[in-house]
Amino acid sequence: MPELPEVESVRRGLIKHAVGQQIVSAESFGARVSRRSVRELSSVAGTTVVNVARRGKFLWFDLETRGSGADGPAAGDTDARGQGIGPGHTALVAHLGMSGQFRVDCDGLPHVRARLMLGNGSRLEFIDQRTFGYLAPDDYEETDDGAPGGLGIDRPVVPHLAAHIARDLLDPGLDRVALAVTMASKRTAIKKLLLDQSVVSGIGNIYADEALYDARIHPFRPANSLSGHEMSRLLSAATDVLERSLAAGGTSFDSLYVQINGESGYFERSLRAYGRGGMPCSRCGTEFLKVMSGGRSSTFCPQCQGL
DNA sequence: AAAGGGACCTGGCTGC
DNA sequence: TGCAGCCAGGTCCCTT
Repeated sequence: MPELPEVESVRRGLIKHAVGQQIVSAESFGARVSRRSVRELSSVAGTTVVNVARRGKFLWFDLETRGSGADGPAAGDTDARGQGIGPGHTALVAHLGMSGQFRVDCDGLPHVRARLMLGNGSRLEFIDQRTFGYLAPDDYEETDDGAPGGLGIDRPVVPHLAAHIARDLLDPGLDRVALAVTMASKRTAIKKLLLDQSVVSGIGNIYADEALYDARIHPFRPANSLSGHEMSRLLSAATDVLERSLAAGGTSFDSLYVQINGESGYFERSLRAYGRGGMPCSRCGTEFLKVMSGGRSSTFCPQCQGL
């Protein structure tokens, strides 16, 4: 299940493989993969990938449309709404959803939803079993803080589809003090807040449980009940678990998440709370509880993470 | 404003 | 063995 470390691993793979390449052709299979698009996927044909950027779990190809010599539509310059901040640039946004993957030159894989042919002759496919993911040509808008829109882009722009997403804990543009203040002002359960991508992005159910366990904080505590020290400890724990997972290439439970070369991350073996319901806590031996709330599970140690 | 729940989707698993 | 139903996950959207 791709969260920030998994998406960042994919981004790094895509940078190596796709930056500098022209997109010769782009096709989608079924309407669902491009349901969030403002244009047909084929409109990116003729553009060149100048970078691959990310904010939270949102990933996008930064595409140069000018001087590409393509005879296809120059998406960033000609879109119907006359958009395209940053002349000659457009974006191709990818969200991996629950099961999205990018794979290079793989034959016979099931669930191929889209295919990009690159100038170097390789075939980049978007594969998505559960179809929660999408691949969508999109326009840029200016960031409201004037800072670069995400990791891997140096202009203060962000695609519309990612504009409502907060900066993530690994983003150099993140104001951590402001984030802590915002979080401490809410009555919402702290776990729910960690999962709210408009507050802080990139954290999903797995790493939220891990961060709360590491920081010894009960997932259902109201955010405004945390002391300044606890909030700081939690954000540090969350940052740390994201960085450690990224160093391991991400967490992998099954074939649903792999890097673009098909390799799996190995952080799963380092998980200390997620998926351990009914098993003993490694700190105190108390049995982990697994509690459902809002359709999502939370696993925590009732002893170490008291209310 | 915040909270809750449903919808979306598929494959693996459980229980009858 | 076969089948029905549940479950997992991230995001969006609607209702309360």
